[in-house]
Amino acid sequence: MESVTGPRLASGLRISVMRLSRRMRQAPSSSLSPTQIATLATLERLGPMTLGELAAQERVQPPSMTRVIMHLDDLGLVTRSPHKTDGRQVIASVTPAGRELLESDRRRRDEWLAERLVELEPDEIAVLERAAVILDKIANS
Amino acid sequence: MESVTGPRLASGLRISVMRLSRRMRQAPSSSLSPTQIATLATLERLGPMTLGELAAQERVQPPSMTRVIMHLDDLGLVTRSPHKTDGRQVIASVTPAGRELLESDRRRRDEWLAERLVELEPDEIAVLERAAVILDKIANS
DNA sequence: TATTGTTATACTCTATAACTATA
DNA sequence: TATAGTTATAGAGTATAACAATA
Repeated sequence: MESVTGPRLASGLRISVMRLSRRMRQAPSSSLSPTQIATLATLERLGPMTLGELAAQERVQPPSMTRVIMHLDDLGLVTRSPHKTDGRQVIASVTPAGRELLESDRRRRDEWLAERLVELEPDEIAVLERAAVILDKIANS
Repeated sequence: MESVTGPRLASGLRISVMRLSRRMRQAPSSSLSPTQIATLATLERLGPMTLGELAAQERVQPPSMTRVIMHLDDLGLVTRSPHKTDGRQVIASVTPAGRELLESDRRRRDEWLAERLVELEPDEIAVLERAAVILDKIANS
């Protein structure tokens, strides 16, 4: 059984999750790109770090991170400061404005999804309540 | 209840879905872009349809779908055929090569997820089976 | 010499606007 | 006139290669 059910579910679930995530990313939010938002969120979550570390975290190449940070800096969402001992390195940090943007962005995305959830039947809600926990378990495994 | 449960589920579900999708995107796959793969999968799942219908399904603009289908056609993964009664419309269909690619692609990309699914209890699998359908419904709403 | 980050350049993906063919 | 699809063109995002500054 597992040899049949496992792969089929994996395929269907993967497509559904990817499709929904694509849709949620399209939902009205800030005007930042996924990488820009993710970079900002990573900086908030893990604290100030060098551009090289950030690039590795977000799995983009260094030149791409240079541009992302340049853009976020232009918008006042991050600051760039020199490394204390190594003059080659640059440390990026989230500004208060950056934190505010992250917060309001999260609020808006939640609203978009919440609007759709109220259209569902109670038993569908129950399924998603349980699914959210399971998906999280999978993502963290 | 709904006024509390709705938003909480929205937030939890959004985070879980986005986190899982980020993990899955890092898995190795074919050289097709997300939209190209999704389009091919949609054609296989729903059967032959016009480019306009496909564009609506994948939520891209018609010119983008024209290019996606042109590319898939060049690769021999889909065919384009004239509509029986309406000379303006074009019907796209998956070729056997397209099905093969989907199959091998899924096999590779689903490995990561499938490995984690077999760790789950049968009732958790059942929840995800249902959740996949509901997530899809939300994504298409 | 090696490393960190930047600049120059090109490619992919997607969009809007203008166009062609058909209804 | 309206609709389906295509072509022309532009913009965003990311990559590789070459370069500058520092270790």
